[in-house]
Amino acid sequence: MIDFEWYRSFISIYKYRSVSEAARARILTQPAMSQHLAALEAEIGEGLFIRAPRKMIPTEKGKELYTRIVPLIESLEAASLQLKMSASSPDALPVVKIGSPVEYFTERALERIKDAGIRCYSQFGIASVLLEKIQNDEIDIAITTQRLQIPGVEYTVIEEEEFVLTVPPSFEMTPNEDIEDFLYNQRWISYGLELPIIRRFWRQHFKKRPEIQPHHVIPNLQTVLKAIQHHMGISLLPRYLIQEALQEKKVKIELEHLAVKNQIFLAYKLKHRDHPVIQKTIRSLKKETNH
DNA sequence: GACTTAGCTATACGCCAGAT
DNA sequence: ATCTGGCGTATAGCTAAGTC
Repeated sequence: MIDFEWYRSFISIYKYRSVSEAARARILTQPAMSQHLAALEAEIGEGLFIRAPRKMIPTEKGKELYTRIVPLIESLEAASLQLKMSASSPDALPVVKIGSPVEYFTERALERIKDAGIRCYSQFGIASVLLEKIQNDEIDIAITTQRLQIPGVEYTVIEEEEFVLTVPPSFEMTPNEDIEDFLYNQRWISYGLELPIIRRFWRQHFKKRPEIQPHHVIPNLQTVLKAIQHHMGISLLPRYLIQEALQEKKVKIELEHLAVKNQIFLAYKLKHRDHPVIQKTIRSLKKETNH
């Protein structure tokens, strides 16, 4: 009797061309995958892959099986997921549970999802916590700046944000001094003790890790901006976040050519990728917004 | 070219939850 | 209480790639 799971394992092996990779993606062990495949091959009575060194090459039979069953399996999975998601409120718009850093959600994500035709149950948190919630199916999609390797979780880049040196309007650069020395002697406000972004900034431009001690640590970028306005120090902030303060001349940008880029990812379970509601949400979060 | 290392799949076997 | 299916651990066997 053919087991539905064998097909899911087969599809995974086909996509990754590797039993081990497929096992990681499905959160199973390699032997389990190997047995699923062996069982399916025995049932069909023909090899589905040629076992090449470090590679599984699909046979003609394997290719044929894949093209035939993939649409069927995916529509089955989509149907059951859809049912699960709409179970609580059959007539309402579908619900997507999104986790995000509060700043990005407020400044960027909100206006992209407003017309997406979904209901959004959101929560805020740092990358490691959100990714754990993805694993436990507590949230469907996480917006994150980190790409931690987790079995069964896929990432897609939605935006490249640019961090610029943001300072109070009265701040003055001394033109002759060495830039690194000058920056070293400033009062830095950091998002975290381990100097995220600032560390990258230093590495990128001065080829070393920063030896600075943050003057203030404030784990919220909007609050960091306020702190700069209050002359509490300087920091690196994403352009989109400081737009308004910039226009109102409450802060200014210095050394604009030294901006550092940072990628924003969407993380979601591989098995949810083909679900229409998830796809719709990903599409809207990727949409360009004009400022 | 010989040897080492690392990575891959297949197999043997034991454990455990669920079915009977 | 016993049986059974499916998973995990350990491991064998193979090969590519790196090192000398």
